[in-house]
Amino acid sequence: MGRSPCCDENGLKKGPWTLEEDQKLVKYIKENGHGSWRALPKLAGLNRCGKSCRLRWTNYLRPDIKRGKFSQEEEQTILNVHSILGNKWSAIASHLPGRTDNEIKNFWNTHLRKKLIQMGIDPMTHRPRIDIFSSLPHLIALANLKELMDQQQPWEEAAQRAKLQCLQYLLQNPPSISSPSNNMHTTFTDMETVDISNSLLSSPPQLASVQGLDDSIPFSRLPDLQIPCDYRISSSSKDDTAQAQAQNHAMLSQGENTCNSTWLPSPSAVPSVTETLISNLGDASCSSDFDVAAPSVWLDDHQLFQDPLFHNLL
DNA sequence: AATGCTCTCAACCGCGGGATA
DNA sequence: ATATCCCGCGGTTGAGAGCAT
Repeated sequence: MGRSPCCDENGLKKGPWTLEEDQKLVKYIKENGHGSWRALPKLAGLNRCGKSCRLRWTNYLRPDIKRGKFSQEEEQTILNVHSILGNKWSAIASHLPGRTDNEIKNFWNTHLRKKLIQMGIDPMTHRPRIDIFSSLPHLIALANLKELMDQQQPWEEAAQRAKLQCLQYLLQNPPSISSPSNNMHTTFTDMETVDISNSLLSSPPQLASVQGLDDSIPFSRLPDLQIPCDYRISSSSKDDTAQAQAQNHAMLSQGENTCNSTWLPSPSAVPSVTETLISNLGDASCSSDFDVAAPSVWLDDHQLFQDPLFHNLL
């Protein structure tokens, strides 16, 4: 494969453009079009390589470039398209007239990416993260919950309701699971998670005192638990990300908003919780291998409460 | 006021791929 | 079929602005 000679080898200028250079470039392109970028610098009287000229024009001097802050709509468009395409900046830019791929890339890296991380969302997969830091608030809530449970009085129907809501919370807010490569955190986190999760399954919680639990959801709606069998949340490799994005794409095309899905923690990390739930909540075929796109599981109230195994779970 | 740190974003770099000789 | 040219893309860098101490 041939390669264009590097600017350095020809003694061409690099670095920031001067006003004079900008004017020369704009004048030439307005009069002649850019034509061959390789030939342009010489014709325009610029001591730059064609690549540098092209970049300067497309990212800065082009007359149709829209400058200024990104609007809410633009931000939303970037998020939506990125969740489908990933870091395909030029493709994303085609959805935002007047914005360049470089500008969008910068905006993503400096603003949106951080914003998603702060929200506990993996910026590559657009799914909830399950590393220790993003899930810390949930762990703390669960730890408080366990403490409260130790003081619990004998419980009846109300307690059952509370427990169901707690399970719902667990399912919607997966406990922290670090990646295998992050061994320093993995041991403590997983053990702690299993411990807390198991506790929840063996004694009733007192939800009124626990922050973060959604008490507004009626007890009867609990069976609306949706359980996609994709356990990988944060990506540890490029392939993971690509596959998750492909899956996101597929789900989006089916009209599903993956960000609102309910995710289970990895069965290998929290076996007692997930295995019990899976075995009790129907025929979901679960796998730690996320390329298995199993159908979601929907159970109605009757089905759930007729199931003696689910009562055992309580 | 001086210094150090963080953030932003224009610009560069290396690579892949299509077109062409 | 192969080599070369050229373009465009995504990742990365670094200068400078802004902010904190």
